Amino acid sequence: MSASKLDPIDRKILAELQADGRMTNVELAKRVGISAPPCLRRMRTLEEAGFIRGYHAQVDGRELGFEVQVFAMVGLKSQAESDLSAFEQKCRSWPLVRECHMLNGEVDFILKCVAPDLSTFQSFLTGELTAADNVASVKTSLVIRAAKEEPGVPFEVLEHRLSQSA
Amino acid sequence: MSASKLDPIDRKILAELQADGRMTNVELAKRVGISAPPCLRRMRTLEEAGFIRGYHAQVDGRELGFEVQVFAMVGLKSQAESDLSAFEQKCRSWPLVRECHMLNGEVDFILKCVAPDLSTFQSFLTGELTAADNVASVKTSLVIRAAKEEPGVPFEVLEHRLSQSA
DNA sequence: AGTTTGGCGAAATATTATTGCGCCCGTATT
DNA sequence: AATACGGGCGCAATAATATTTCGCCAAACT
Repeated sequence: MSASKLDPIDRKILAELQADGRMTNVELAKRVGISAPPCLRRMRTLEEAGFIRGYHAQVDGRELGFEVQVFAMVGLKSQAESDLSAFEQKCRSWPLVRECHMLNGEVDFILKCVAPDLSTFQSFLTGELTAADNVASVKTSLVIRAAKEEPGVPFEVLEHRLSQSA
Repeated sequence: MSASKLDPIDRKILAELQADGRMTNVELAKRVGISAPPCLRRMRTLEEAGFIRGYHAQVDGRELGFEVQVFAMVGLKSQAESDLSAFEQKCRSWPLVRECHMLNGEVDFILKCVAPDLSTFQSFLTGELTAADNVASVKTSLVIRAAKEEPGVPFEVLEHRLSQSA
């Protein structure tokens, strides 16, 4: 099932669930303009087709004591696929690393990290990250504040695009 | 209400809902070891206290045709607070910008952007971002692939920490 | 010891989710 | 053009969940 098979109702469902992942199916059905049973069927289909990867509560890290958020730019010594994979695997095993993206350009990876405090992060940085095999360079930047945090898809753009190509 | 007021059950609730935001309250209650009514009360309390900022379906952007993901490092000409705020406001108004973080160091902001294709991103980059008032420099890096995407809180670290300080 | 406070959980009720099924519409077939 | 599918909708019935109500227990106060 590809994106082209989605009709406007499917996209509305995705948009609504992205905005409120705990919305009841009844409410969702009302909003997208169909009755509950077909709405639930569509939802399940979208989940199984992989358009919806999961549902998550957005937990406030700072409230929970994770005061420090850091972006780390990592360069490796070797960019052989096996070495890249090995590094990615390490990242998956580090709890403080929440995101790991491979980039083009001079920097090989960008990591988004969290930590309860600076010293925890520092010891991770020097003891784990910088010390890891194949890591050539690490540049870090502390997050001062987040002005926008809306991971996901800009459905407005998607709809606009589709109306153009029609 | 501060983090210190959370007991192990509250933290378990947060951890479970972060992992599966659509879990039923009945299932959640079973997992955290209390009955449904108090579980629901705790959940509401955690929401109202801001520990839970919201619930979101994780929608697969690539499946929906957003093939391009980019990190943009932005430097401004002026770092006066009013200028910083103005830039943040612009970011909030740009649908292609999904995240905007203010950083310390030489780069002022890092943006995570998405786009349906490279040319859409390019025109945003040249027509909007680089062209915006007060923007001095923009460096972009395409995301080749994402190795880890688990925004949120590493509860394992939190629990470990609390058991230490006990 | 009596009282207040906070939180639990059984039970009742209100909502939701889910299933089963017949209907309608667009398309293919003869 | 008439007939048979196939897909998807929604009503109606049933199963699960959510939510409220209320009495009980235990720890903290006085």
